[in-house]
Amino acid sequence: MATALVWFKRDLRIHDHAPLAAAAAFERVLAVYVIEPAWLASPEFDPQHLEFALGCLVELRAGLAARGLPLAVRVGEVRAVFDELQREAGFDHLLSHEETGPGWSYARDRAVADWCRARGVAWDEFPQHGVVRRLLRRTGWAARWQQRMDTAEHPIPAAFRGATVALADLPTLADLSLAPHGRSLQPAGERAGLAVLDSFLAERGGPYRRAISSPLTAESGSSRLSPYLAFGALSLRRAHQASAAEIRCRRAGDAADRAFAYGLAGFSSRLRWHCHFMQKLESEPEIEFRNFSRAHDGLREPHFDRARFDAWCAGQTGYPMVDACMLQLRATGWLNFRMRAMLVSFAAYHLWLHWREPGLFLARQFLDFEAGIHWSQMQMQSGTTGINTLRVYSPTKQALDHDPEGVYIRRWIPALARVPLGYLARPWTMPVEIQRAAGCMIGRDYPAPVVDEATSVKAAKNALYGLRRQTAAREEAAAIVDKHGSRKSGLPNTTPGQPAQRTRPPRGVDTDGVQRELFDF
DNA sequence: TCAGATGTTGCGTAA
DNA sequence: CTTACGCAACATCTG
Repeated sequence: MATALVWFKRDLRIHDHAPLAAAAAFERVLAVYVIEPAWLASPEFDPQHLEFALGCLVELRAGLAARGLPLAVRVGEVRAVFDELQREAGFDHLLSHEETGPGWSYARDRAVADWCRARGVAWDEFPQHGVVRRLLRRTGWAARWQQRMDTAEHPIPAAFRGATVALADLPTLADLSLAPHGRSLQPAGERAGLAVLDSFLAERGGPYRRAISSPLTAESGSSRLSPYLAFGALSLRRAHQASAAEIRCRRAGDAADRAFAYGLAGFSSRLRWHCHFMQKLESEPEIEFRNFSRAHDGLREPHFDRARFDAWCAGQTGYPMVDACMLQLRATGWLNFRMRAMLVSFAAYHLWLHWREPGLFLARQFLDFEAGIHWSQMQMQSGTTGINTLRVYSPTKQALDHDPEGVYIRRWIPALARVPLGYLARPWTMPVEIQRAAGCMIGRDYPAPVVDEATSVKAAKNALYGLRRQTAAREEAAAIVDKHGSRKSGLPNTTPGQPAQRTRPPRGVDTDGVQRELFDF
């Protein structure tokens, strides 16, 4: 008798779920979600992640039960849990989505593959999102993404012949000896995800392009779908197709509708970037640990300054915009994209910290942590891809541009509540009398800046651009040797090489003549 | 009233 | 979708 186990991972939904749709064809079906000790122990894990997952699981379990499918939620190493389930119900097929996750999940998947081979279980993995497994070249990737996203959703089976398995209550954080995380999170679950999508497409999405920049307007003006996409409570295809449909509809409308469609189109293109970055980790899993550009190895590592790192984590750098952003993130598990980039830029350039530890810290703070996006972004914003231009954010400029009234800074840093607006971006420039009048003595009520903005940025740029010049020179030298070396094989090269030709491709076009897109590297 | 000085804005580009 | 700078075009001020 053919029995399938549907293994839920980062796909906590019923709609557009390939393994679930495939399971409908089996004579008996069971389903499981495994709370893995390796996840809980991983350095990017935070209890908020489990809380959100549990919230999704409550709803998922009810929805599956209504279709006759029991969802077991077990704590343990995956292979041990599978052994249990084999004893309890027996299964010969394992159905799951492909996962592009951190190293521990990659290692676990390989262990599961071994387990399946040893037990004679057939493991069918289905792609999720637009990430392509065993991709050799990026050529044609965008077209494949588009094609996948435009394919019809997998249908939701009406009923299953569910196997009988023991169903315990879902564990709580306390059951797993996890401390409460103290954040106020977005509501978990598939229904919540679909409702957020709906409110964005119907009401909030119009000003998207302008609204995402400021942390004030982004709170409601960005999609807020990231946690649902990260935990799979919302299918990326659903988000893509629903926004495409809304855009088509609004484009046929009046000027206000067309303006709204313009905003939604800005959002829609970002769904592709979501997969674009995940694809990097899928194709090159080492980028979680190592620099994209190995020429950057050792540049920052020996200088890691623990005190600076701690000040950054605590929101105590003395730069109000940086600190306010960190405090919002720590309180809510969310921050808009631009301000995330600013936090990373500050750690990477101003504080000259290697990206790995700040990346782990941020992974724990982001409710929507998605490994592929995360590590690609950490490296890009730190300048270790070696290709894209350095994006060094000025926290004082960002404060002036995106919080001109000081509302955001004062909201998140009570110590600065009475600092006059003119000093809010740079409170250390306040004369002592004004500090006294504002009830904010620098160094006592609010920290003095950990580093000087101008000198630290200059040093960082010098180091990175200096390295690039060297690297470029080395590569050019190597290319010249490669090209001309054979004619002189066996003889020492005594004549100096030609000076390197510096030909610059037209702006926005790389050497292959391919348009370089936003964020591309 | 005007010429020249000074200021503002917007764009292109280098790093 | 970074910042800083230079430049040009245009605006405003001033003697």
